[in-house]
Amino acid sequence: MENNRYKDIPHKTIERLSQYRRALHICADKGKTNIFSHEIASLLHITAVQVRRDLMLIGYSGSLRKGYNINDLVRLIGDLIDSPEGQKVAIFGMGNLGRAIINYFQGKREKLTITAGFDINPEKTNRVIDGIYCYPVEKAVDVIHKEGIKIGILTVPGDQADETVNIMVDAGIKGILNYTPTPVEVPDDVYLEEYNMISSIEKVAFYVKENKS
Amino acid sequence: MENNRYKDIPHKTIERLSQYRRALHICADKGKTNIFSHEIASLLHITAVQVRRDLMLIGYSGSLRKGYNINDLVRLIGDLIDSPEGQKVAIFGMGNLGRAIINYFQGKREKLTITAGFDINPEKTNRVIDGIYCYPVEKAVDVIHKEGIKIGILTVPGDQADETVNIMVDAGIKGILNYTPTPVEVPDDVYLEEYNMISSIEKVAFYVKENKS
DNA sequence: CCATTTTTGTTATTCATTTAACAGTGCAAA
DNA sequence: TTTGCACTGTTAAATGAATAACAAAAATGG
Repeated sequence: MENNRYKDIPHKTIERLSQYRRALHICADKGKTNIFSHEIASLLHITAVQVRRDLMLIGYSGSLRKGYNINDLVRLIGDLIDSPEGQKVAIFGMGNLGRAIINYFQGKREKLTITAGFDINPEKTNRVIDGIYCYPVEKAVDVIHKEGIKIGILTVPGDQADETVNIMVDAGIKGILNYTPTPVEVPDDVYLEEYNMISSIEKVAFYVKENKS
Repeated sequence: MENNRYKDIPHKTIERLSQYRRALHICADKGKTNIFSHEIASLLHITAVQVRRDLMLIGYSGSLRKGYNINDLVRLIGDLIDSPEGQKVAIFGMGNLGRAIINYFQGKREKLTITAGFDINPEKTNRVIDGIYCYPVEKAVDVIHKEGIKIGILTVPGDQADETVNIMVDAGIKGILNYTPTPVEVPDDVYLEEYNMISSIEKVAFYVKENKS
């Protein structure tokens, strides 16, 4: 019945596929045409079994003697994780973090483009920052509707997280990546991914401390 | 034999404890003295069972009728995840991302301070940026040794990740948080946490696309 | 032509984490 | 008193993810 045959692929596999693709692009640029599972594994510092298992899940078969064809694999990963018509992304909060993401990301992915930025600071709004036009948040609903943006990245200060998420949801955003230290809530039909940078630092600090003893 | 009684606490619990503490601080500032597991849960948008289970793991008992004492709990979490003598952190790469982390983080944690920044860009080095002194990377080994820095955050461009990690490890860094799109390798005695922002965005995009159909 | 090597694809197992189930406790109201 | 309620703390089950184990295939070298 369901035609979304990929629903049961583990979240972690999806993340790794994105990383495989990046590594494969680099290999292809070097003129490589084929690659073994253990080569991919060593690029990402994971195990070859995990690579093969991930590729099994997406139904790609390599050649027994030559490994995987890089171009085919890149294409297949694209078929799986990209949307053929492309997807637009908006950044909420054009501070350092928002701009860092723009610089890391923009232009690297054919099917995923950062299309708009939003901020409340009048010094930032109504002009282009790092190649992205920055609107005042009041325009968010309009712009997001008109552009058909479905993905939003939240990089505002923690105390503005909740109100900004409400705006995003109202405007029709269906996937949010929250980099704010404040956990937020969204309706069931909105996919939410939270990443708390402060917790990550504290976690590293904890394991450093523990190893020492 | 082992006196590190906390070695078997799940990684995910450590992350949440850091988040509990943040939420508890906010509650304490509002004058609250006690809190129930379901209140903490709703602040973080998780379940009350999970909160109770985490607190059980660190051996804290609340009162049946009044819930948990906020001050006691904050103190206990601190005893667990903080290092009593404090820990110093260095940022490698003082671009937008490095500065975003400084601004999110600095001054928020008593026992964890960002002490130095490093960069290769001469326009950034040998001066204070966002309150942190930025050294040229050549000075890294010296400074890290002298300051006793054990934790490093990697925010350089992807193509400089490997060489920078080597410098960090040589200098004596024992915990690395890698925000670069490039996976890196470290010796066994160095704790490594990788976070790939690009994968996260692609993951959100994937689940948005899938939900649509 | 057969044994050896190398690699893939898949199933089984183990490990980690979350969720569920429920016993125990103390207060409050009848 | 005692019944009900709203909690906590803990054990048990379910889910999710990584790792291990191994069969099958194809090239290579004797």
